Amino acid sequence: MVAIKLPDGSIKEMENGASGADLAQAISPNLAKAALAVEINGELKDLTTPITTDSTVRIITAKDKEGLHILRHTCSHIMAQAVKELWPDVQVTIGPAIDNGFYYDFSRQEPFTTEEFEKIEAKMHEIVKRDEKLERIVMPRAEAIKFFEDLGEKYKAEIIRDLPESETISLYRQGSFTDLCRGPHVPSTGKVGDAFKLMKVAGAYWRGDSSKEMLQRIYATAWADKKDLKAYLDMLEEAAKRDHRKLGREMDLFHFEPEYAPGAVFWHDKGYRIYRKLIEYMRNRQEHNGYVEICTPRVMDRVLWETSGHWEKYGAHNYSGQTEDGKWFCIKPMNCPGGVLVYKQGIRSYRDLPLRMAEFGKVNRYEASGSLMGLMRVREFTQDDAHIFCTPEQMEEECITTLKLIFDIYKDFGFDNVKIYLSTRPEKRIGSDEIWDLCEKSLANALTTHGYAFEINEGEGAFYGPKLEFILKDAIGREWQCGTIQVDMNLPQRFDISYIGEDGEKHQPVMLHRALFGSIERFLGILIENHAGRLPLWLSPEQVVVCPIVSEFDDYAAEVATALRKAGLSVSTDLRNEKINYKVREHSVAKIPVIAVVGAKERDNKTVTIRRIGSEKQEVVPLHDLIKMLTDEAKMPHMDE
RNA sequence: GCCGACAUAGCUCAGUUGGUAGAGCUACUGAUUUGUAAUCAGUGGGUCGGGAGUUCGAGUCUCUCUGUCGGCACCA
Repeated sequence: MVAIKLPDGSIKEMENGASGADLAQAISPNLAKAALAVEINGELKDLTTPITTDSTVRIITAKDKEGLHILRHTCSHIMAQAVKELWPDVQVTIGPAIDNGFYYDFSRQEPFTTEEFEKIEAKMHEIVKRDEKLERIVMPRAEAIKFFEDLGEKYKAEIIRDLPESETISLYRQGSFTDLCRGPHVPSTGKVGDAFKLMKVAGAYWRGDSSKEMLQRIYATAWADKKDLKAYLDMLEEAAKRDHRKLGREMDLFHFEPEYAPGAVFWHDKGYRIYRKLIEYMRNRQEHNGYVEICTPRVMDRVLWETSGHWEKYGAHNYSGQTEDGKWFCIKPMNCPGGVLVYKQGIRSYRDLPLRMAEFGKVNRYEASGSLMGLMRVREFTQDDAHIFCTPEQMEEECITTLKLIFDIYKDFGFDNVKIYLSTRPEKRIGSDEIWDLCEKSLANALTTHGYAFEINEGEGAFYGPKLEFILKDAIGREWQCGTIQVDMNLPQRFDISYIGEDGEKHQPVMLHRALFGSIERFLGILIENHAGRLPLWLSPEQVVVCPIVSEFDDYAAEVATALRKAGLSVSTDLRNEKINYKVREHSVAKIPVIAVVGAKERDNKTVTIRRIGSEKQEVVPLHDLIKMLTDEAKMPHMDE
């Protein structure tokens, strides 16, 4: 017998070698039906795995996060099986579960079409109905390679060849289909149910390597039941309505000219007002946090980027050109050399450090055409950049101060959920390993000693130093890097910058690169999506629109508008000869935060009736109260510091 | 850049097997003076993304370029 400890703390005695399935059955028939897998001493296993020692065990169902993940993973095998049954010549590669579903990469001559999705889905439902058992098979390495080669599955054979010798090779068989897989899986295809849907087909490189062949990836979503599936599809539909590209047009914020300036923003009046507010906000916060602000040229000799190493790594992605006299200039792709040249003016003392030098720098990068995406990824953008020059001893504290500032700033914009990644040394890099060790360690240290949770992004650092990345999510869960803090001991060396220390000797400062919004353009895009266009009053480019019911009250409308404008609000009047319904609709669509309606009642009592965006409530407010209320609300955070 | 889809009026979209472009909203003009998400009528508005080809004839078929979208790769 073995003693099995259950999640509620109780102990259940089972026959030695009993499986998770047996256990679930012993607890309740309903649980046995719902069981998908089992967690034994913290490890996820197939339901059929025998339990041979006293253990802590949890039965996993589709209600558990892990259960859903396993269900999706099995569903990806079912999709691969369906494709193989329909087109035996297709080769399978990999098919993991991901957030909201799964994908599978296939190698196939003809592209998959969305018309074929129906066929594949139908076949998948058929396989689920067959309720085929999933059987785990452990195979010696050589035998497994031969097995897949005999099937003509060269990708699978390649994966096995590259697995470490110590790895157990396991295969999962369901009916006619066998796939290389670590597992675990649900016990039979019937357990997957019918709440899945094929979403889209896209290209993806074999092994994520752009020098290798392109495969076809089919993305699908899968859920515990139809209700969850529908909720997810509804969410996607809602998210599409928040797309900043669509809202940007509807709200008349910006546009693009694909013909003349692909990937560059034309800011319209209203969009540019938000843009300016972001800069104004950041400038204020920086001034109160010990920064100075500089402005450096946008076009400089390319030799600067040769010195920094950027030219070698990114040369092809720079906008550059030669002049008649043989000089070679480059539109700046980043601001660092400019900042360094300002630092190099005169002699710096340790007393000047830390020197926090900010610049709202417009930069241009010739990004790959396929990577452009609205405001999120553009070829010309504005960084709220700063370079902090400090002594090695000050480095950690500067990191923490900056980190705290970032979180504080994100909170002002309504982002409480910020992910931190620590990106470590990439393959292609400059500088010695000692320097990298030091920089990486101090970043990690700063985070752990101050209790910030973070994940490591192995090899994703900048070529001159490791970085912290701050990630915000957009409307449909895509993650975007916004802020970043980078520790750099390489560029100071390359540009040979120094300060005079207490000892009267020359020393090399450390350089922190940091951007908090990251790109003003991207941050604005995320803001639009996060608020579905309904920006808080202080960020709204147009805060109030005053609408008289009939032209008789135009004068009073103008009076109200003038009073609000005097108080510093941005106000317009809508004196058009239109019904109030029409005006309300139009200004609601345009996401104006406050619609103020005036008629006889209001004029006679010196009040206005306001309607807030997103609400149908009408509120009658005396004019002087309204002014106070709105000016308070429209105050930029931290303006009074 | 790579794979796939797409590109028709300012916006959203229709356009059957190839036979010379259509709707709604917007804009403009007029009427209407209206109490919280579209008042009525009239008038404008398009080298069907650019170029080449097939054809008696191309928005429709083929090629090519550009761009957009969905991914992948990239992201100083």
